[in-house]
Amino acid sequence: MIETKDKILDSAERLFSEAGYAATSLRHIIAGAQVNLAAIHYHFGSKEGLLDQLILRRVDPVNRQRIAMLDRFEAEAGGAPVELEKVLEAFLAPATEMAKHHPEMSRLMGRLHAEGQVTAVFQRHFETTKRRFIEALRRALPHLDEREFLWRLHFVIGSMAHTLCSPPFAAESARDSWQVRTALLVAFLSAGLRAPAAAMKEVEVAK
Amino acid sequence: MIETKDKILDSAERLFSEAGYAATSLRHIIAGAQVNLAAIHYHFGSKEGLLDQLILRRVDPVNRQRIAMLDRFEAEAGGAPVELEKVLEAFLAPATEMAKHHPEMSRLMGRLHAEGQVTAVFQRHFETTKRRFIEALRRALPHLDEREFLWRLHFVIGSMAHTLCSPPFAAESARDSWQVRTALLVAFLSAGLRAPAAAMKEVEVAK
DNA sequence: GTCTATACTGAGATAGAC
DNA sequence: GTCTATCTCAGTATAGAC
Repeated sequence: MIETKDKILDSAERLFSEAGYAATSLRHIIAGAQVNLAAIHYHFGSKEGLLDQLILRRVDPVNRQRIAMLDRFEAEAGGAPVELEKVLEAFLAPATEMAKHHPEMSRLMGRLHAEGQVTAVFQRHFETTKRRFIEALRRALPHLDEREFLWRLHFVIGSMAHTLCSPPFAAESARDSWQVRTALLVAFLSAGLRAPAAAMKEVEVAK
Repeated sequence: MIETKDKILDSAERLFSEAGYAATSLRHIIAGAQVNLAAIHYHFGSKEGLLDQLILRRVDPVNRQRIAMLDRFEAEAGGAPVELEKVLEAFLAPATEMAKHHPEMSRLMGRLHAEGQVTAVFQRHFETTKRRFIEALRRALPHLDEREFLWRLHFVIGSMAHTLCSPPFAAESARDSWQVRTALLVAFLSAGLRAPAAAMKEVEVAK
């Protein structure tokens, strides 16, 4: 049956998001999907292959929206650099939109990120998005030299991943909507990115 | 023998940092330590108990240094709030110092963070440090209401964890010393934290 | 092409002898 | 304290039924 594949995906998505990737056995998944154990390996090759397709069907639409939004902003700017806040919003808004409509998937992404199961598949399908947004940010931040720019990018990624994937620091923050979170994050990140270059001439190499 | 425990800890630290927590079996560890499999369960109770003590012997000294440094800054300020940059430095400097002298441990912390194996033991031994630094930051940032303050804290934690635990975004950044990374991170975070309050009156609740 | 039944290897954990 | 033997359960591989 063609629906065997979907039954497996649905069961896996639910169980992974509830208990985490490592803690969910393939035998749990087949019990929920009412299929045979070997069907997973037939359709997906391995547990990791199953996870791969699970992530893909949620992440790909988000990345397409991100690029479409950036395309639109760049068209509006007509050759000039897109404003920093808009670049950040183009990256964050599609993700928060997904988080709003698929909260269980947001939880899953958080768990996967926490379990380090996300990097491999991300590397494979994130390249275009990554390149486009780095270019846009670079144009929006001409006051930084390349070294400082790359580090600030690193800092930004940390904040974004933590905000999109981890439960809020304080319990009361959980009541704030994704729109609010995004607005507060954009305010924070844009101020950090716009800060004057630290301009350290030091070229010391880590021992 | 009393040294059985240490042999296990040393072997585990090396293997965990090389291959990760999940990918390292207890049988790998005992092969490296030249001890019996059951000795791990006798001394540590479980694989997670072993990890717990492994983290502890590295994290506790860092947290003690952090608090000592904050104590010193607060004494110098004599009742006034400690300057934001100094609070951030008191938190980051001991960790980067550890990273400088125990790069393999830094790699291990990164792997553990990526594998989500770090939260449980951290919750248990991080309380005092957390409380002290939140208080100091709150006093350094009187312009933020509680809600925005908590979110910015969340953003800061994401950047810090990512910077301390993940390999740099760009290959060439790996050559920058821990002092440079810390200075750049402090500049970025303090600018973000000092940004005017976004002051959103919206009280929408996430659906 | 799809799916099932079953077996294989290696994991963490444990009981009890020494 | 330490070690042997064993248990249960994981992910994986394969042979063969439809």
